[in-house]
Amino acid sequence: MGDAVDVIISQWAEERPELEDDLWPVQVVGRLQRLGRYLEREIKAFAASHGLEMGELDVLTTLQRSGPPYELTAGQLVKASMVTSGAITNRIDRMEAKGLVERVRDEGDRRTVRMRLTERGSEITLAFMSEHLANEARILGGLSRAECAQLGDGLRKLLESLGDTSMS
Amino acid sequence: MGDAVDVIISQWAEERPELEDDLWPVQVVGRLQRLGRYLEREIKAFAASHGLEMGELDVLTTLQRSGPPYELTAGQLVKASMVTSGAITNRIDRMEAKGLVERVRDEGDRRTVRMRLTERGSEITLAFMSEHLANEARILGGLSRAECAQLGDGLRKLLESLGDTSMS
DNA sequence: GCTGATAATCTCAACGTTGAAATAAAAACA
DNA sequence: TGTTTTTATTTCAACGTTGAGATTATCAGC
Repeated sequence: MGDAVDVIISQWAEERPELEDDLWPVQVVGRLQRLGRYLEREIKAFAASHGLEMGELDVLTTLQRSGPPYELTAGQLVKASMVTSGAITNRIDRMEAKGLVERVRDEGDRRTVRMRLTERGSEITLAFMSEHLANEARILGGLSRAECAQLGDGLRKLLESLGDTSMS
Repeated sequence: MGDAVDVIISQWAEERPELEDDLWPVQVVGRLQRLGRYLEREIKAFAASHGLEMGELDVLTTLQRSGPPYELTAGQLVKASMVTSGAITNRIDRMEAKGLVERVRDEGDRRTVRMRLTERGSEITLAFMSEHLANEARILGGLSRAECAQLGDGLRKLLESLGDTSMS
């Protein structure tokens, strides 16, 4: 008994008793929203301390983990990052100017553009990644490994039920 | 075995085997980020279908659940909503123009401004709330009530460990 | 009462994203 | 082959938030 969402739920139960039986989704959705904002702030600050923007970090890690030749089309990046195509174009514009990625036009299909991680982009990503993971581990410091695994299972089930497959 | 985050983790393990033992935070943090974005999109669309903006919905529900006299200071709204003071000023400006809230200068301390829910704002909020809860219940449809409770407990523990008390 | 420090809100330019329209290329069909 | 539809990316104005600074009011110590 005691995070902000518990307070929110009891406030509603007090103010509108007729809603009490319908408040149960808030314990999950409300907390997911709060955690989402908290994590965004935290990771944004961590990225900024390394001279990176959150969206850039997103693109860098997506390209790096895709493996050789470290290329993805703009469309693949859109699906992977859950933002619109305009945002991806914008990110790539900035990152190309910084020398982190380069655009490579596809020979077979000249509509598609592949975004390729540069040597420099890869170095920065790998240097960043282990610290990034350590930072995430710190954020989860209040939970045991077993609790993390259990929480992860619950979140996975919810994501799966929402149709969050890898690249649909 | 099968949401997008499972794929991300196995991609990293393949591309950078030396990171494998440090990837465990991703199963929680990665999923929280994806769910956060998913929920944001979903709730934003639902709010828009009722002529409301997400930030406005946030202010309306915060004021309503605070109970009579349905007033909070700008500072209290900042803490409750996890956005900056500029965003709150901006939201209240718009909502005041729409007649959803009204600014009331505090008599005792003339620095503070209370944001009061209008009659119209309250009506809209209450009409919206039960549908909003039904929508959240729909989003959680893939989980049983027991699973929701368990997931909620895990999320609460994480929030508490991050210091997310009601109004600190 | 002054004075300096603290607090609450507002202002505003910069930023990244959205969403719809535009462009351009490929595929499907006649 | 020519035409239509679909697909991939880019463009761009509008939008809400951020973050720092400005403003105004209160408080603490003298």
